[in-house]
Amino acid sequence: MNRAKNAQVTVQEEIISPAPKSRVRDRIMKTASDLFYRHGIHAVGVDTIATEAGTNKMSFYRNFASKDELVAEYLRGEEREGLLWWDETLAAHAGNPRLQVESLFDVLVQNNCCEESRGCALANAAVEITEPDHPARPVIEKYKADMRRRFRQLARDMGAREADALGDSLMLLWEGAYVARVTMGADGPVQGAAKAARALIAAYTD
Amino acid sequence: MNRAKNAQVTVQEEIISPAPKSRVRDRIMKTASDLFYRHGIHAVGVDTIATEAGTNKMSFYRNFASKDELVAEYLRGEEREGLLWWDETLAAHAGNPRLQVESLFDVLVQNNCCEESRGCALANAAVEITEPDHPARPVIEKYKADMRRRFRQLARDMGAREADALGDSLMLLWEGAYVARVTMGADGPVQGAAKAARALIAAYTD
DNA sequence: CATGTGTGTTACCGGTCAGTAACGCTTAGT
DNA sequence: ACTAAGCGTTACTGACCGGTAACACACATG
Repeated sequence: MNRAKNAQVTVQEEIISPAPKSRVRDRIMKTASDLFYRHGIHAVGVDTIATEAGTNKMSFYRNFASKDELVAEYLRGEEREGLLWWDETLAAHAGNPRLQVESLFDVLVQNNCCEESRGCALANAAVEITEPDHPARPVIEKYKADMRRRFRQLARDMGAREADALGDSLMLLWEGAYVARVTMGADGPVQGAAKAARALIAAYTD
Repeated sequence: MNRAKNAQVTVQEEIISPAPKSRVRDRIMKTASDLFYRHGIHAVGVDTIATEAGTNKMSFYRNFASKDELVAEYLRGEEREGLLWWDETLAAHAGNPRLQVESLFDVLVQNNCCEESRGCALANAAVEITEPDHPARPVIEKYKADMRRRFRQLARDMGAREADALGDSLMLLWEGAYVARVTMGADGPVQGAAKAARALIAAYTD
């Protein structure tokens, strides 16, 4: 934000304290994440977020430059959370890439076959946000490119015949499972995502 | 719409003329469909639509009860269009269900790997519209349930081992290809959707 | 000629949107 | 005890939202 200010100015006190940040900010982030995910980004206003977080719009704008920046931060949080359970799942089956991917889809199905799920926050944001210069856009692009890269790498680790093709196919299935949760409900085709992944993997390895 | 009105009332003049409808209405529909698809539903206001269609807001509300109704009608149009090229593709390979599905995915890839594509209008609407009583919701649900049913039937026609599982897997892939176009671009994993479908089909038939 | 329908135009309504100014209070650090 | 930061509160701006009232005009039909 103010990173590009005059370098000659003394900025000592700013960089010394890592800023414990305010509790209000955390409450706003938590509330906003919940509302954005449940109702969509365009459907939720900053006033609603602030009030729901037990504060007001003024305190909101003391902590966030704009709503768009809050959205970007929300998606960064979702990315962090997604990578977390991804890495956890991988760690549980280290050295067995095939089982790693299968577990990934098992957890995906498990996470999405509940009433609260509304698919992938990043993908939903990609659908909602059409402005090419929105600060959330690079967050989404980076996350999705990362996911694709990871699937391809896992396919290579599996020793698949056409690793990139398998990786991309799994990526399609991954995205499809999320959006199918939104379009056809928790008891729809999502339920079969893990089985489909296994069939796809088998087709490229056995 | 007014199908359930009192049967004793004379409705002769209504059912006699099939209504040539106005040209303004068509222009609005076409403009709205284009804007909704490109920029999203929430991002486009009725004033913009009317002006862009060469008319004004007043004429808009003479032809549509509300914006929500326009959205529902827009999605009904997209559904009609989707079923059209679906049926065309099936007709081109009648009697060969496997080739029918493969062609379906070929056309899907072809349609989505261009600059103008922004995925499935119905699926995008499902992500954007969270109100459970929105008039567009039943349109989306019906369309997606129909697609799922069709894929399952095609899998049965193929003589697949677990037809419903294959049908649902193809549905996941279908949805995934659309959303992957939005999240990762035209040159991303979408390109491999047809190949993935073939692998999936082979896994359940060969 | 008369009537009705479709359309354009202007002005308006109440509400909500993102974002800001100004002031006062409390609390923590010194 | 003083200061400064964090926070709450109220009131406001200008723009936009979906939707409507009232009036004027063109035209096609009887």
